[in-house]
Amino acid sequence: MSAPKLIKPTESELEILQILWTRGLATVREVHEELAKTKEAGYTTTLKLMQIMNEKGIVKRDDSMRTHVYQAAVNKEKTQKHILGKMIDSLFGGSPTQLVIQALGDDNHKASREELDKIQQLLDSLKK
Amino acid sequence: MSAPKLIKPTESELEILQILWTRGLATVREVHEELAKTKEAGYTTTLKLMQIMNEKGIVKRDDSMRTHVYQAAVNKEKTQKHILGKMIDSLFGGSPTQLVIQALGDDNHKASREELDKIQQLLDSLKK
DNA sequence: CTCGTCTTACGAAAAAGGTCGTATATTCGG
DNA sequence: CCGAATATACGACCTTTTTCGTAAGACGAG
Repeated sequence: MSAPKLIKPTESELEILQILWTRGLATVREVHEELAKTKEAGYTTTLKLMQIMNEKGIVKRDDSMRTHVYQAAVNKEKTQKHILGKMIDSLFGGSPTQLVIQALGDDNHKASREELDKIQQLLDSLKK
Repeated sequence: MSAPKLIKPTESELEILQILWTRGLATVREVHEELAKTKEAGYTTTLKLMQIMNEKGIVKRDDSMRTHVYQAAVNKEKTQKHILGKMIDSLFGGSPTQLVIQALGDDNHKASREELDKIQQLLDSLKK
């Protein structure tokens, strides 16, 4: 098996993954520009981070060109679930419900009507 | 205002907070015993951790006795929300709905019927 | 070709988190 | 009063994460 190892990306790595998940393919420069919108950091810092992620197997890269092209090597949903699971255990005593309640009650991230409906659907299917 | 500083407890600190939130008051020994059930670590390690948390203001302690008595100094729900908010931004592109969906779909933490009903209630009230 | 620009590679160091050994003080049983 | 047990304080150390400075190679304009 190619061992889809359970990886625990760090905060910084998560920021980069986020960008890669959205864009699919990206160069270090592109990731860095995107990152720079929110954060203050040198170019080589981003580079190094991505090099390390490559060594860890969190991202893949095509280095056949002078300018390497990166992409995420870990599945988005799997990673989200994995981290969420940890959080449920460490912060919500193992109860996903508590987490859901807190999340829905977050005033800084209001859920729209459509989103509520989407959750309703999921809820209905779970109830059966 | 008493400045409810935005604190970001570490993993280990969260484990300890979890215990303090449940017990209310606890000594280092008690926390350590509880921790030992899951984890392998020396007593002084736990002690040190709690001392640091005290310095950071994450916990309070009564040291009028030889054996100090600790309690959480940060609100449970606030802390949960704060961390969740960060996660929503960093991992779910700002959409709490995505987080909720992933959480409810977590096979390792099945929600019971009652819990689903509870979520339903919350959902109903949000819909209005 | 030559110079500035861009890119990767590397190494070092700062920062953060966690782990313990050891010292010292207090308490208590005998 | 003495010694074992138990508590806190403190400091050292190790690992992981993050940040950069610097070097060296490739490219393109002129």
